[in-house]
Amino acid sequence: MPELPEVETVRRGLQPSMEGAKILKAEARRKDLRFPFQKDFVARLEGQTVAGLGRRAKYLMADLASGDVLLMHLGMSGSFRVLKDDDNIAPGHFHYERNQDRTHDHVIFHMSSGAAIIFNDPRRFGYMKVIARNAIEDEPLLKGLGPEPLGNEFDAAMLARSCANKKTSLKAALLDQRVVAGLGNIYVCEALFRARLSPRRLAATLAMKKTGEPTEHAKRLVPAIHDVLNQAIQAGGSSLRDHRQTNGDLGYFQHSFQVYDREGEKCPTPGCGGTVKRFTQNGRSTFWCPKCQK
DNA sequence: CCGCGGGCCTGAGAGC
DNA sequence: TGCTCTCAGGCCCGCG
Repeated sequence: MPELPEVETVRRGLQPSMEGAKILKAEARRKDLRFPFQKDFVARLEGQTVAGLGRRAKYLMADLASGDVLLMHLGMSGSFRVLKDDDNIAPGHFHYERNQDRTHDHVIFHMSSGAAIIFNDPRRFGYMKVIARNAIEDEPLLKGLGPEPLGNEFDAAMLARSCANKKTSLKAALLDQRVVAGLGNIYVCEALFRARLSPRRLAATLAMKKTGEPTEHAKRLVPAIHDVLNQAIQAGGSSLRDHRQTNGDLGYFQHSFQVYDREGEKCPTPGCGGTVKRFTQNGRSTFWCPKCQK
């Protein structure tokens, strides 16, 4: 599911009930998600105050008073729900939301703020891991992540440089978290459309040959990425299947998709007259307008 | 080192 | 109704 805008939406939703609150009880309701939970997973969380909740790429990172950091990844179908009144969901009593299937509620944090924070993930591609903050540089999950697309260091020059020697398509390069960290299939398609760049174009064409300076294309792509991510965050992310804000509301950026999931529709560019097409690149669907994306 | 395809899971929807 | 097939916001791993 979630790309940067969805993860950021979740972070903002969790923040009020997590930051400054203590984890009174942590429940891991099965032995694994994508990976087995660490043996001391629960022990390292219970009793800890959450000093801050941050985000790096598609990871949520809760800073604990102990000096540990809780890393959380939503995979494809992970979501968090905040229930304000913990009384209804005392351990062993799963009647807290009538008529809802709680089969995939895998982790629950009972917070001193009175909130219960529930992680639900049907496909279990998500995962959680507690690491020491002072070892964060060595964490394999985070090592090699490229720049934050909304951060200062991500600009046309940097994008051009990291694409310069790539042998792959621009679409695949933007999905590569080492190039830029946080984009996924939706926002790559949308950003390429907005920049009028073909997903099939070689990534290396974003840099001038020899000098490696950014082309006009690279200069167009960076603001396109900024815009689509910022607008999606504003809209609470995109809800296609699983994504929900932490209060249960849907995100609504899916209504603003120009090409993603719009195969066969008319290209939204005024005067273009093209049709949105779909094809497969590296095993993922690409949506684009061949007429105005070059 | 790099790029690609397979695999990890469940569930929704289409077609028969 | 139900079966089978495809597809889905991600990413690790092993292969060539």
